[in-house]
Amino acid sequence: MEEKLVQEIPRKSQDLSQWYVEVIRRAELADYAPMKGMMVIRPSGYAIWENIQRLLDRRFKETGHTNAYFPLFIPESFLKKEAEHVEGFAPEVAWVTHGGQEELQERLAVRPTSEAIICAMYSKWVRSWRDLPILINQWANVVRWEKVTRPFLRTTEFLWQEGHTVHATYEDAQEEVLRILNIYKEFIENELAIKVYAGKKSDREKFAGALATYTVEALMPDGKALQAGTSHNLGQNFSKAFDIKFEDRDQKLKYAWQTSWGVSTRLVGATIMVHGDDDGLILPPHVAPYQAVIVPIFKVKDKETVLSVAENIYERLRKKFRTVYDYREEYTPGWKFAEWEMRGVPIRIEIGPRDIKENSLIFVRRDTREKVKINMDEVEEKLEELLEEVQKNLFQRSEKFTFENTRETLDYSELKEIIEEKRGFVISPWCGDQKCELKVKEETKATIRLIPLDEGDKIVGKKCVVCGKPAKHIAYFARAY
RNA sequence: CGGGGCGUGGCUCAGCCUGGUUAGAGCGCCUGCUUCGGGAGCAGGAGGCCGGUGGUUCGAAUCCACUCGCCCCGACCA
Repeated sequence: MEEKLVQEIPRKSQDLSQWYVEVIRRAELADYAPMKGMMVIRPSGYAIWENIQRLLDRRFKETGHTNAYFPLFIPESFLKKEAEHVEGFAPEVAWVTHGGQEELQERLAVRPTSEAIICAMYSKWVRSWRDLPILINQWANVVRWEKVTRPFLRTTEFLWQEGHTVHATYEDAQEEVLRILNIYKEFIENELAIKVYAGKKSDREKFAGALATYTVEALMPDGKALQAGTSHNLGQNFSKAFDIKFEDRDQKLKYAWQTSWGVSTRLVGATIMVHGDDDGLILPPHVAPYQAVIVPIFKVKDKETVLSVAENIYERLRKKFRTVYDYREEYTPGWKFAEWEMRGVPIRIEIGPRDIKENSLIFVRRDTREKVKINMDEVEEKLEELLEEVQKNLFQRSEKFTFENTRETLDYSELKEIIEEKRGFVISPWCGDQKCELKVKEETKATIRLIPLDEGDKIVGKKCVVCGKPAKHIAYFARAY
């Protein structure tokens, strides 16, 4: 049996990227569309995204945000208003030049992000300090003509949420940026069970047109970092470009302060990559399309009994959990075990004649494969408990891996050696000069993923790992996706 | 966008170098019967203009050119 599985899915430890694309196809999360770089998100993959949406949206609403929807197309002139912004996105914008047979007098960009169109609207909506803050989020698709694509991690079109807020002061905007950053971190850790580091981007890595970009970064099993979400303080760059002004309490006209922030279907990719194993997906219970699968086991003579008990359990569980009941008779239990494991269902519930005799059933965890006998009267409570345990265990694994692959050094040759041989994050002091940042990139392919927010006195007396001048920051270096 | 690899039933691949009548295998799929506590067995069956276009040739999956797509490695990004 072991042999057979290996034939079907490449080992994760051996070839992560092959494993990744193969598991996505076999678990039917996504399929390649006939256009380059585009994919179809199939029901199993979309269900994960829907759970992400639901759990995140709840957090946005709790912090006062509301959803809205802005147009897919952005007139070229709008996109050009903020200089850095256009420059940053120019290479990857898809253009609409015709409507039917007629050539448009002005090209329309298919949104790569919506700052331009949203800010254009905000300039009409903002007049007084009483109009602020504006706290709007939109769930949308965006298009970026990427050269290299990978399912979920980087596709030409992807789904995301983008928050766009307007505030009266820098402080309010900054508070919002950090509030969202914390929501992202908490969400990814608690719901996706992925350890992330939160921090600030270096100027080189920040969003085109932003004052500052904040990020959450996760570590993938191959030791490469993945940017999991970003929160930007746009300052007044866009309000000046789009003329978003308000009259303040002091009766003076002021440019507004803005933020924008987003996470995308890339999170689905991260979840797949971080938790899976050689036998397929392992999905965190909070976002798994199915949290439990019921597999009845019977010989011909006990068929009736087993099926009726199993169905009864299913009816009970489905009220509270995302449950699937696999009553198919054309597959053997063993086949089903392997199949649902590959699809990453966190808990399998086996119900057979032996269990029924004892008024019990068997729970099997996907993450540890541990089997537990459960009294049938307490299935709901036990399932709830076990799902939480799996959820917690997955996070602990991710956290352990991330910590084990986060190393500090003051020595540049050691930094290079770690990046080359062990990968992961390397924490080192940095003088803040782009030259040093670039040198590291050229020599190691590692970039500054983030600068932690609580540097405090950690840099006191430290010298830049590259040039030896006094350090201004602590930087997390890593190769990245 | 540069370098490398690969496109043959749903999947994994053989055949191609050295063109030649009906293009193969395993798995999967369909039907039937027997099975069922870790990917069951037997019997029968369906399914492929060999990624596309053009060329060479009496004849192309096979040779040539172009093109499209996918994967990997590098320069840019949620």
